[in-house]
Amino acid sequence: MITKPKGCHDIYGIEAKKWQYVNKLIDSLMEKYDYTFIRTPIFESSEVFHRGMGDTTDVVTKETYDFVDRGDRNMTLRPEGTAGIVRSYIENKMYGNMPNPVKLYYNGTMYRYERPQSGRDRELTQFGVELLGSDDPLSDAEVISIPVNLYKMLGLKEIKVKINSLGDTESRNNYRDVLKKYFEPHLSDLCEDCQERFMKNPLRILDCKVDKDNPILKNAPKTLDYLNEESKLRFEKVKEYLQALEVDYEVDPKLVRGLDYYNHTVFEIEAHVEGFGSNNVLGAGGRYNGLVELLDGPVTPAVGFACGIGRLMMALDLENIDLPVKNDVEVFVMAVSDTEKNYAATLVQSLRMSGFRVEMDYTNRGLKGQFKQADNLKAKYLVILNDEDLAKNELKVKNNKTKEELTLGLDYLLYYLDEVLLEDEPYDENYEKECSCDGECHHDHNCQKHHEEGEE
RNA sequence: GCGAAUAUGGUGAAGUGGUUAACACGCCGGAUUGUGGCUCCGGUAUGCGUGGGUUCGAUCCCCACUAUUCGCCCCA
Repeated sequence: MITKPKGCHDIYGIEAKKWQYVNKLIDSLMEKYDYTFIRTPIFESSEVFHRGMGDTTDVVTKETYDFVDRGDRNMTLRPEGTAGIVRSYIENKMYGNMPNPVKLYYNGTMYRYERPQSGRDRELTQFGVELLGSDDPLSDAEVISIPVNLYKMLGLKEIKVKINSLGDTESRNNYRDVLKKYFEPHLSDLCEDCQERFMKNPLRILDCKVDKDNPILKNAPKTLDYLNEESKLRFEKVKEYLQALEVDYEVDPKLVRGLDYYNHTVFEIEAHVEGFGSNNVLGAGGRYNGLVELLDGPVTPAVGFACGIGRLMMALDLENIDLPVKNDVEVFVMAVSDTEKNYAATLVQSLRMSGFRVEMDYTNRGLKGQFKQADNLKAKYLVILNDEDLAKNELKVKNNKTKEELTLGLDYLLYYLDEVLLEDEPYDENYEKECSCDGECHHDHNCQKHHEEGEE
């Protein structure tokens, strides 16, 4: 059997409906924030990511899907969204031909060659936002508020927003030196990974899991103490705006992000539901003034974030949030004989064109089988055709909940359904007709009699 | 890149070195000659991830591989 590539997933059925629901919500939310959707290629010249994300980051050095195309060009499947969008911003001269600031959002798949585990796939879907052309602290705060509001709208409760500031390039470099000097004499007391980090990215030592209780770490100098006045002021402003936007946050001086391009504001939103794996960052981002320049564009301040949809779905699942996805059918048309089926085909089509969600049988089931199928599909109304009725230009409609059935003239069906399905109430799964046993049966349906008696 | 666990039908799973691999759910059909959801009956794996080995004989023992899951690293 051919299997899917490692770390990838097939999303289908009810799961797919949930994804679609979330995607629609994202689209409508972004419309309100006046961000426009941008779709960039799923692969780019490798250079885009090498220059954009930094040659030393793990993501670029050992986690990309690289290939040489038939024209001998070095290509890379995008491991994240920002670099490609900045490339597009520059190439399309958006700084000149779109209203400033340029507000873009994306929602697509990213690729990282990693060992899969809970919350980490090789193909992942990220929704993210880039706001280019504003250095206003309000833009930082607003960008942070977007995923927070999305999560709120979906009903997530167990989330935590952490923010920090790395300061401008000057502050960041200054801090980096201070940190190196501080750690150097203690190097042998740190874990192996930290010794590695000391060379490559000393800031990351701060959020080491192994050494997190090590006093050396606890007493390490804090980013915030090394911000210059301007950066400090800026951070204060961001916090004020966050309060104005009613975003609950906590300042985490140890928060540093992995990608090279961040400066000033950085943030992470963590899931804190019981059962979430160790990769519990739902979304993260920050300011990346300087990246546009780095990719040969004009000096342009920018902020953005990205959040993993897969992780979001995990969080929704663990918080037992039921998304209001339509998982039912409004009308199931039943037909057995050839003439019935023929009429059904026409009828089903016209009902669909009128806007109803309609199903019928395609496997030559008997009437009984069709009733069963209608239940499986959670049909709200059943249209039952039979040759006798059809001869009189009539058909039967049955409310699958109350079991009331009536005979209608063929021409009246549409009006009837229009009337009756006006309120789009979802199929009630818990509704079951009272069964004829005397409370003694062991049926696993939710017999109403049993409910009333307080039984299972 | 490193470490650990797991691998039986559509699903959840039991199980044994040796005749027909439990059970439950699901699905299909029948009892009910076209109005069901209960009940009853019947059907549903050329066979226990793949390839080797041990053995008279392996799904069950050994090895390798692969896949999945979880953790480290890293990251959303």
